[in-house]
Amino acid sequence: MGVKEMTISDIAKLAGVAKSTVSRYLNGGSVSEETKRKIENVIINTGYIPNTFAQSLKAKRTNIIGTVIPRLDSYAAAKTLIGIDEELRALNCQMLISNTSQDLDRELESIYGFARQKVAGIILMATQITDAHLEAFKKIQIPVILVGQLHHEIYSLIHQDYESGYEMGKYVLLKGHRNIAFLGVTEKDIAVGVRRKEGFKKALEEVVDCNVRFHETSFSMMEALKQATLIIEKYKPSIIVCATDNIALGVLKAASLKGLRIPEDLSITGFGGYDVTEVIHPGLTTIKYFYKDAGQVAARNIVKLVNGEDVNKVTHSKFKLIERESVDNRIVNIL
Amino acid sequence: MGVKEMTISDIAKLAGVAKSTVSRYLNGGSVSEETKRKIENVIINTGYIPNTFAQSLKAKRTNIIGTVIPRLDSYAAAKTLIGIDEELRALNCQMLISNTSQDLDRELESIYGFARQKVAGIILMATQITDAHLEAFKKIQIPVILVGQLHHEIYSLIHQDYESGYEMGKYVLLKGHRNIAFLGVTEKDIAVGVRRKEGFKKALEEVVDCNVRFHETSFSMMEALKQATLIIEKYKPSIIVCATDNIALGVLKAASLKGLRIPEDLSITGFGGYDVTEVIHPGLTTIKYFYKDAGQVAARNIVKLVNGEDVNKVTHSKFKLIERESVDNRIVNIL
DNA sequence: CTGAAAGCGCTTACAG
DNA sequence: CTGAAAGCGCTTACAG
Repeated sequence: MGVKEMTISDIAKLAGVAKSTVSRYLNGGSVSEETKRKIENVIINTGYIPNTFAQSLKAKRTNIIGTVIPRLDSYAAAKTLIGIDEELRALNCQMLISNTSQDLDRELESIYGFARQKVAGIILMATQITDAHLEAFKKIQIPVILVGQLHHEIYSLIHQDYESGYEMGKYVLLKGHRNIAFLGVTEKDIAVGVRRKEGFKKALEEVVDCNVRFHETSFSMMEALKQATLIIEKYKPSIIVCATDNIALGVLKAASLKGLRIPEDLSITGFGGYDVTEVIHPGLTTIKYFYKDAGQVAARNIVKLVNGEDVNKVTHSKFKLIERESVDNRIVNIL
Repeated sequence: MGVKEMTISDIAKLAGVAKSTVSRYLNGGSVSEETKRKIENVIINTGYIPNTFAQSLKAKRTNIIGTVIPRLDSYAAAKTLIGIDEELRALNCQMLISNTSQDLDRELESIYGFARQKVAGIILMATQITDAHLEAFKKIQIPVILVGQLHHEIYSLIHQDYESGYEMGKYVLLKGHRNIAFLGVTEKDIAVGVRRKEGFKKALEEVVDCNVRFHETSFSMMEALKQATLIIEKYKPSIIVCATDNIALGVLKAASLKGLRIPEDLSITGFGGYDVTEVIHPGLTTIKYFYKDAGQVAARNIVKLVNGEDVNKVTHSKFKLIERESVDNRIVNIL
């Protein structure tokens, strides 16, 4: 009804008790049945809502977990966020999201901002960890968990980039491909740019007479489309292995525009396991990461850390190769 | 440094001034150059960060805008959120996100939760507005803006669903299609389920001898895939007009699985303008809504409302038909 | 320009 | 079970 905000004093007065009694009622302290009823009534009638700021000011601690993400419109980020949100809700914590639009400075700002808001813990979906990050973590004195990247000084939740890269390499070889292009991303991104590639490379080393070229592009579909066009024209690989599904989507388009049949004329694979890879035609063979699971684990871990419990320094999230129609079996063709 | 949290009193003591002077320094009040320097020094050395709760407790008002969204992993939601976030940041406000996973109860909870946190305003991406919503809005006494749905009692930012539906209808007719299937969603969703369909229907009414059937599905790709398979088998339409791009993606897959060529054997259109519709092959003809713009406008409007400024009860966001390769021109074929 | 004091709305020992 | 009082960290008139 409140033209005016109700305070705990108002409630106390209306119920004919002391403020402390109302507070006790609110926080589940011991209150007699009769008092309880009186207070309850007043609260319902007034629609009283306690002031969170005053509460937190006293309690000296919030149940808010801050999450810093590089982008809002990425499949990986969205799914991870969903996992975090779900788990945090179950654990009775709140999630605060800060989107940095892939701007490193804003990432730092967000971290300090969260500290100012006295969040209990921070989950960071980082692409790179700089010295400035390390300094920030030290300064704020708040538990932090990294998702998607590894750093020995910080708690991390990582995807098995190396291992999945290796598995993809093995798979591609098994299918008989020997003229291979790998379309990756900047090495500044250790997980995607380095580990994923290194795992793949490792698998290929185990075979002779295999021709592989490594190219670099950005995370954008359009850029991948352009790059792929060049690669196809110049090197005519039998397969382009893409470091993300998004890149694979760009390559797919490039191939279609050139009139190439997939997988007969060109095979393509991705990493990620985005929903859309299943619904396009032909379906994209890719590595599926379990982003939502990862988010849930990250949430559980950060809450443990906040509560002073023990957590492994690094937790691995699983992955799975999903075989669909975008890779040609060259072995069969040879027979 | 702080093993212990610094407070404004500590800073005052260390700088040899009064708390109020420090506060004034912090808030840009008048402080002499010398005092300024002293305080500045102490703050830098201690890494002092003001307590937001105490600040808000006094100020009686936050600069936080709460945003309620039905899902995190939807193109429309993500883009809208990006627009809101960007604009809010520019306006010096903070964005708080609450994801409801398409659960109406959680939508209500979120609204009350935001009220408890004393957000200055709320942006709601709703799918339906119930009486419980209306009651909540009345109770909380906080400015609210609806995005994507219209309600005469509330400020709204809407997409031109009817108009774009109409334009799509005209386009489909122009291309010579006369055996049409429309694959829509529940009418509980007024914008997408009703208005978009009604606009489309209206366009078709203006022509005779046109055969159109309306079907209903969910927002899920997989469900659309199943439905489309049935529709194709039973009615053999020359085109399936889908109420969202997501649905269109499912239909596209269904067609591919049946070996139909697009657009020769079956034409398909969507609504939304998701990035992926451009990169798939053939490209999907669709209506593009400007979600990010809409988010920005919503953000601007909610801030105006918070500041007591005037805002139109309903604001329309624009749209654009994007013609790509998924629609066959039947007129040419006839000739 | 500067400081002492009151107060924001709540919680938490401490008595009773 | 209940209440009076102190205090969380800040801001804001009000004097000076």
